[in-house]
Amino acid sequence: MAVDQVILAGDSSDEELDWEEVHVPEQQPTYESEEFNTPLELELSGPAPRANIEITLQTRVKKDDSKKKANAALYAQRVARTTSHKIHTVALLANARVRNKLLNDELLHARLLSLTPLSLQNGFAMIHKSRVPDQNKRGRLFEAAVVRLVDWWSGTFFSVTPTGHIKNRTFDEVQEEISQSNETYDPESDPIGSERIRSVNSLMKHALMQTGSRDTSSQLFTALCRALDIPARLVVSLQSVPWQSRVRTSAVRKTGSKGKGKAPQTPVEVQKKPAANDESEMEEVDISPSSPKGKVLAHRRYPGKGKEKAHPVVKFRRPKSQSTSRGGSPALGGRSLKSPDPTTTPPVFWTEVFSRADSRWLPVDPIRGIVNKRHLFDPNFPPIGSSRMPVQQDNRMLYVIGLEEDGFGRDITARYARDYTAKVSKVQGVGAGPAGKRKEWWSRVVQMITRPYRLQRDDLEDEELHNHQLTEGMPTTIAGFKDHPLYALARHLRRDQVIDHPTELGKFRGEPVYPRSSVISLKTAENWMRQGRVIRQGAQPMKMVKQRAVTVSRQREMEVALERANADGHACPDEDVMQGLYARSQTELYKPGAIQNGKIPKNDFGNIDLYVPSMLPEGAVHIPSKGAAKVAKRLGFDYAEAVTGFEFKKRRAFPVIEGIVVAAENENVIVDACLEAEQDAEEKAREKRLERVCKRWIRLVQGLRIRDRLQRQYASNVEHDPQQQQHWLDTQGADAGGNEEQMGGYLTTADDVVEPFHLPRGIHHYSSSTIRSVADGRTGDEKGETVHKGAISAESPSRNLPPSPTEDRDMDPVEGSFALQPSRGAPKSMAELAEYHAQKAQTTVRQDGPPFEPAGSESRATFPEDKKTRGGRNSHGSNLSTRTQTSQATRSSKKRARRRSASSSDHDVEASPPKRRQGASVTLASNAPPTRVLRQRPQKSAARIQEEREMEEAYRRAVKG
DNA sequence: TTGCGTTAGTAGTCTTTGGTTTGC
DNA sequence: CGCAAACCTTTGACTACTAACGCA
Repeated sequence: MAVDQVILAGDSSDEELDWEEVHVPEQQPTYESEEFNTPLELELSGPAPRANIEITLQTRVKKDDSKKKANAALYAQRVARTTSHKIHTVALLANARVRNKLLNDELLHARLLSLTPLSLQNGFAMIHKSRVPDQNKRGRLFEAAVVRLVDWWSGTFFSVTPTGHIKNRTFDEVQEEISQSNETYDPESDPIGSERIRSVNSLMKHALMQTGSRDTSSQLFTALCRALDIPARLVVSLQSVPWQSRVRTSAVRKTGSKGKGKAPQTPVEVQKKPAANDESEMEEVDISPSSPKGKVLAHRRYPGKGKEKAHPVVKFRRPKSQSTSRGGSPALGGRSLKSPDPTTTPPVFWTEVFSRADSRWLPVDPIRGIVNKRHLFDPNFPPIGSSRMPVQQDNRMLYVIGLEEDGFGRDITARYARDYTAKVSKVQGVGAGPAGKRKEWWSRVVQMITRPYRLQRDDLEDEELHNHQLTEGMPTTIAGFKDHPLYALARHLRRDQVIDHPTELGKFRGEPVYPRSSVISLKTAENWMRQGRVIRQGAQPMKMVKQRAVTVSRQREMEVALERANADGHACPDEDVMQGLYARSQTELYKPGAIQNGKIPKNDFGNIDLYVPSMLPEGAVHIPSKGAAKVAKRLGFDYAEAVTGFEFKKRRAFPVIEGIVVAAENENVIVDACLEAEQDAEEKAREKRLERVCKRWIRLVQGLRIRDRLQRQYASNVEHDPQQQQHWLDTQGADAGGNEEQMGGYLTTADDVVEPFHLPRGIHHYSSSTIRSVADGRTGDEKGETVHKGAISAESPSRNLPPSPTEDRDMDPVEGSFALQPSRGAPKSMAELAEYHAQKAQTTVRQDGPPFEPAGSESRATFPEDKKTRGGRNSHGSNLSTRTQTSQATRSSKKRARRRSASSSDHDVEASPPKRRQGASVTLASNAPPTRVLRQRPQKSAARIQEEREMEEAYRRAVKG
């Protein structure tokens, strides 16, 4: 029983609390479990006072976890929905564009023209400036001609089938369909039942047969208009899947039935469809004769705007039981119950013809025979004589695009959508946040189909659409007032907004409606100061709001204020600190006092606020140089650091300081001094670098000397005499491979002794070439090893890197020898590229082992290499050289591999030239891992070898002396 | 039945001037 | 000596949006 531990037993899967075993002091007080209102349970497992107790904590119901999961699932769903919406929208738009292109087909035009009565065609030809000088009259004539054409088309020529057109479906419906059609997926069967237009031939077929879906009707009509030389747009209202989870439709109701949705119905391609293959409760019986001509006769247009037009199909109601017994999906079946007549309801495709006389686009609905009545295209618009909104589930007007003959399109939703500003524009997205992103996305989509240049008619149209919005009238819902460009309600005002001069425009459900222009934004005095403005004397705040405490200091400030108020007794303990907001009209430009005697005014923090240029005091100048403060201080001038803004992190505001403010008379002196100081610093840095470089040289040469001495002294097993060695050394550069065994044995001895003299780190990047030229071949292993350590140490913070080796490059004497091999850039011509490949091939042949890239360090930096090749090499570390000793190579191969993979992931595109990277990676990128042997430099001439040898000797002498 | 208003929950924005110690 | 970096601590208010629900 004498357990010294309290075992806290919790559900191990509890994420919030991390339980551990704890030692409890002897005098553990005992608690009644009632004292805890947390779900903590104490089980007294021993005699009272000295009880060693066991505490059992019952984890709270894992609500959070499941909630989290549910939320995550919701989020995933939302993402899926929005993505589907976007993809679908774009796909539908693409589809419309393809159709639009088909409509330009000349043969189609010719066929349509041949089917059009000459009188109608002549109706358009008559309208010409020369014949009808009056512009307005021309406009009227044009419209009349269009009306005649449309009447003929909708009434006589083209018969619309009740199905086959594009319909809007909700996300759930589509999901259901997909899940059902997955089982027996047949690409040829079309679950949507839409008409198939594969090419312009299909369109021509429909034209000749004078029948098709209403979409086809509109498309063909558009083609006819173009054939008649009328600029015509194919207008499409994209019926994409809504992204909302729940669009109110009866179809959402799930009944678990596994109906198959609508049967595929392509009334033309399947010429004589069975009459009853529609799953809807309407049985459709095609009574039209099979010949198109007969059809035409059968459908005579009734007078009265085509609303109560005769129908090619007579519908009989089918008994309900039959429908369900056939397994029709109630979801879809329920929808198609009220499946609207496609010949009387607003279409998805229609036409706009351009009236040249009026410079205006006229909407034309060739299905219902409507001309120039833009309101009749919105499925939400109440039909004439009915106050009740029609229910149109399968047509949602959200994006309306007009596609012109040249393939470009314009967003003309505003022309057709009722309550565009109040509703549709909001659905399309406004402001920031998710909806803002949606808007951004949509404008990007529209941008893609927008003509790169503007026509005059575009400007006119924009103006027209804008006017439509202005004359749209007041919204009919409260939500419609939100962010409305013209109207505002007090309830939607933001914290910092106020209605300035209340001119009530009217009432909406008892709430006064104000013009949007009366809404003004306010700011706190501090925020106005940030704009370089101050509150005018005596101005009273227009609104009091609770003060925000965003920073720690602000919070403290607030607490202090609250305490003081409490102490004074004129505030309730829980009353908030209030803060006044002011309008811009209550402020004036901040004018700091002029400078006197070169003294700069400073604020409480010892600096000067300079959020905007106007805040600079008269007689002062801003020197936005970083080191200026030091200089001014040294010279003894009065100055103030200029605060131009703030950075905010960790609940704390950090002033952004940009240079200093000084009196104008001191400007020149300080600027000069600054420049001088800058130059000084530069000079110093240069000297320092020089010094560093010299030191490295000294170390290198000394190391080489020691090595040389040691080799002479101890490498008795070498057959070569020094003279031979030298010769070997010189030729080694050209002779890449071979001699491995021999050299390995030779070198190992020496390297073991020389080991402590690692080359200084930063030099390695040149070392591959430097050493090559100075002592190539002598240091087989050591070079590989050292270089690698250098490269690795670039990552390791414990090693002390010389500052930025790339900086040194230009100063480094090493550069001299480095420059012996002209650094190569990326191939600039085909010839160069060919050369590169030739060299690559050459070196690869020379190599035994895995294929190498040809490069010396330079080319490796500039020629992107194949990643696969690289990866293959990594594991063996064979990029060092074929002569690299495996033992040493493997020692660092892991690190190397890690580093390599990291760096290769940086620039993953093989075709792009490697970028210079920061810090350690620069080392790797610009100077490339050392490959000693395989370099593509030109063969050294004898003179060059001589020159290099002399240089080396010179250095040796210099070091000796 | 359906559209609207409300509400809950969440994500994102706005905010806007340390003090001290340690190491170089 | 002077400067720079690290460490400390965890917290709003408000708005916009979405989904869900209730009401008429």
